[in-house]
Amino acid sequence: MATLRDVAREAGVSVATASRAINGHSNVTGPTKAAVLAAVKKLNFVPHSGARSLTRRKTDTVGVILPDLFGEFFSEIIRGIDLVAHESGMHLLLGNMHGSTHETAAAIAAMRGRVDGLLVMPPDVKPELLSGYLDPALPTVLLNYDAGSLDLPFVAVDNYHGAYAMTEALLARGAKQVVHIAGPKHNRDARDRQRGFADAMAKIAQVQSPAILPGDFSEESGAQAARLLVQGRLPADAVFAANDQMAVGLIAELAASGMSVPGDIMVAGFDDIPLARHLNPSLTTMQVNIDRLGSTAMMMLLRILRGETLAAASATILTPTLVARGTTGGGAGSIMVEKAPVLGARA
Amino acid sequence: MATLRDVAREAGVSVATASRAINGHSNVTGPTKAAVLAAVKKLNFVPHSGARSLTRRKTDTVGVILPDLFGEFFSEIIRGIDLVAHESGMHLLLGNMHGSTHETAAAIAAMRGRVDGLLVMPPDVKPELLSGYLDPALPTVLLNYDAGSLDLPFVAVDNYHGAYAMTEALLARGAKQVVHIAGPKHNRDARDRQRGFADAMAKIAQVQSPAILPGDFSEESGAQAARLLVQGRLPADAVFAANDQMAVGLIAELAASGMSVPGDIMVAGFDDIPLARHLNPSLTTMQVNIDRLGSTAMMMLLRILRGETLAAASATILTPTLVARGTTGGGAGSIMVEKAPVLGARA
DNA sequence: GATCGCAGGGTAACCGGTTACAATGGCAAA
DNA sequence: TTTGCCATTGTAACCGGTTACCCTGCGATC
Repeated sequence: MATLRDVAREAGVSVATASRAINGHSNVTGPTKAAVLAAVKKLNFVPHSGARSLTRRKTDTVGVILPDLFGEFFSEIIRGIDLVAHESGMHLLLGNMHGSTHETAAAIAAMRGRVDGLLVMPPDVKPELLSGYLDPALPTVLLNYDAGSLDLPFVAVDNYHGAYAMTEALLARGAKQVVHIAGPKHNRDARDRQRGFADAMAKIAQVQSPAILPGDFSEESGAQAARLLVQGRLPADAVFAANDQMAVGLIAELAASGMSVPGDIMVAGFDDIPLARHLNPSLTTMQVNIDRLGSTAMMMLLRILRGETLAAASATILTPTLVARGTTGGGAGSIMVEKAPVLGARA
Repeated sequence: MATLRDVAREAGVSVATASRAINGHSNVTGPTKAAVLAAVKKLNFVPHSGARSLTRRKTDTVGVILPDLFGEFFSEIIRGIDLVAHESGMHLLLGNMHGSTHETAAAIAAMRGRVDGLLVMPPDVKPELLSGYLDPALPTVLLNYDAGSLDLPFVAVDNYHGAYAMTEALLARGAKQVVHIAGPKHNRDARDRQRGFADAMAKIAQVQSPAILPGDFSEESGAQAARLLVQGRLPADAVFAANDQMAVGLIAELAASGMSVPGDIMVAGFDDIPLARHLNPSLTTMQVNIDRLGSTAMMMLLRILRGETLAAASATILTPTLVARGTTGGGAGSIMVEKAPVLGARA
């Protein structure tokens, strides 16, 4: 492995000159620079990033710390981040807080000294716990999380207004009795969606205590809700599930019980997972541009790293958009073949 | 940011002793070690990884270079890798070869000096091109790719036998005229699947030139194939698509044309994407344990890094398993609610 | 012709760890 | 009491870049 000394010797110059030539400083003559670059190519020299980060006090790397994520949510976030990072010559160091608080602390600590900044998506644990682990000297942007009392910039999805809009749309479609299937109680997204639903019901339909069934974002909890509805204990002509997964489970169970969607009952979800458009009937849902969550956060971090004094606790709120499909009567009964993202190089 | 010198001063010892205490060397007395660790905690000291990698000549980081990937394939691979890496205290540096050969070279070069080893999943470009960019001194494991002439260890999916088995199953179900929808011509997975199909047809059904329609792994190309079939130009009672995406497009188009699946025609795919089990009828396909692709490769790399002289060009072949569902008459006509992975913390 | 200014380039001191080698001191053996 | 050995600890030289500072030599100026 060639070092800068090797390159300097090969080019017949000093290490200082070699370093300057390589980094494009102005005080090097054309011929000298050419000789150095020739030596670089000849020796296949690549600067040792560790040594470099020692003196320059930066690593050109940002740490990305995510909770346990599955499916496309994970890949889309990374894609969004990578897109921006790549343009700026930044590298991504991946860290996973495997649920536990202890792991979170470890993941953050492990990043110290390796990265110039951090993108952190906190799990559902009490978020204030994070403040103890985060290094105030390390620029950090929070993902999908309202920093609240923490004085940090963040990017989040406007779950509240998304849920409000969806509820409003269901009512506009003529629904009289809308039931909400909630997500996990400790989940911030879930709580915001529930609030949006409840407020819309109160303001628009003058219903002060709308029906809310418990759920945990799993298909099974959607199916359970369906069983309650089928038993007729709860009159409903529309169901707004806090996420698409539950809507999927709900619809399957309703179909198994002979109920027609949207004929007997309308259904709506949240997230617009890829499966949503392929259901039969296709699922009305709120679309969240997940990759933008990542790219926006990365852009904010870059601005901070460049020294722009991004107002502390500045935030970007991404608004989800409503996609009306079959389960609210908006689409055809057959499988809809909308334009779906191709799977790429992968078979 | 505290340095080792600070810690040493705080604990009243030399930097050597501090370093030894922190790294758990044996030749440090209990009290001394305790004093150092107390100082570490007090100063919130975290060793600078750059400085460390300078002397230790290792970074505890592995580079992961993937092509442009979408959806769960990407996340499952990373999940598999992370699982193993995490156990061994390794970090993951992400790199994306955005398609072009130039980007690939850049991605690999950027990793030099930052990582102890490399996991590379080559895109569809001529794989031998890689050999010029890879550093022979850097342990490298190839993902989902038969190293062929390159003398590198790799992990791959047995596409050939998977396709062979699927074709065999279709024939066993009574199909007489099986049509294959191929993937991109330059794609290795696609070619292997096509070979498996052709060989099975030749050996089992004594059909020497089975019908093969062109495709590119996209839904649309599946739909196009369906149109050809509906026009009746090509008699067929079963279709084996080279991937699930195409099968999805195919089924949608067949349904739109009033053809019944599996009544009029059976359909099978490959990959077992999450959508497969939710189709109506659900899709028969070959299941590939994508996360195992990642974890296996990472384990191989770790063994190499530990100095085990893994036989050069050693390989692990992962065998996909057949999942019989509705589109080959194996399941019910309604949406099947199999156990699907929960979306995790994500809404 | 002597002085000055400045551009090009060299020397060496860093950055923050690790570790070879040297030094110290305590205790047992002679 | 002296010597020797071993366990601990300290000193300083690295690892491979970057850059402050100094030196050289040139043409321009007086």
